[in-house]
Amino acid sequence: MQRVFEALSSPVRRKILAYLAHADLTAGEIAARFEISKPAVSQHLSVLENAGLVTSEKKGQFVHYRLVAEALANTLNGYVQEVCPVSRPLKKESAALAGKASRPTSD
Amino acid sequence: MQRVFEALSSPVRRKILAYLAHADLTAGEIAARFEISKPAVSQHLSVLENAGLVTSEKKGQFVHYRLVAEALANTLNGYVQEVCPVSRPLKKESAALAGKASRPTSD
DNA sequence: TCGGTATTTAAGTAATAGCTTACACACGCG
DNA sequence: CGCGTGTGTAAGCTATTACTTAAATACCGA
Repeated sequence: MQRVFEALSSPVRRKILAYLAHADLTAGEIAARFEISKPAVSQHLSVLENAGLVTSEKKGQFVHYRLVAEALANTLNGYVQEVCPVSRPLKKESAALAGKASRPTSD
Repeated sequence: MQRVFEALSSPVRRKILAYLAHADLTAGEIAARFEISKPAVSQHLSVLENAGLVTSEKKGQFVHYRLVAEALANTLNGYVQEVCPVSRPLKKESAALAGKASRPTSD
């Protein structure tokens, strides 16, 4: 959970997730969408992967990155339910959606 | 939105929110729950307040802090819906819950 | 095998975040 | 008024983060 929130604190990383929400992309395709250097993007991708928000698969020379939407939804929804009494009514639905995704670890 | 995620990236600040989820507390009561100095806690509270996640009200010498649950739920639910196709079915319910809370600004 | 492309690792630097102590301010009460 | 308490501000230190360039690794195709 710490790693997830840490990962989400960067605008660049949130933008990467937004791109991956539409389609899987290679490291190079992602880097091309930013003005910063490729190694910088690669480091951001590592942070996202360590947080469990994306996964990577090497295909030949290319590394394809994919969003792990369940991890994101599970962690954020879980946190909101934990802190906000207001959202408790949604608990059941959200849990159902989280489905087979792994539970977020405690702080 | 940036400020919200930035605020949530700190374990101390998330813990503060957790305390405030149960009851309103004064700055001193919050500080007493941590081992760090009072000024440090005060700075964390400023970050949370700037993010719109808490509000403060001065009563005599004391400053009472209160969680703004709608802001937290609204921002996080909104972000999840934006990035995770999986959670789109919940959109309507979440929007209803968000209710009168202000919309999160774009990145 | 050689050369080019895709990606990551390494090393170094600059900006930022979080902490501490010391101080300042505001309030309530004797 | 003057003192103690609650809180926030200021200044300074340290550690971490985000970036850069240069180099290493891995793969494909001629």
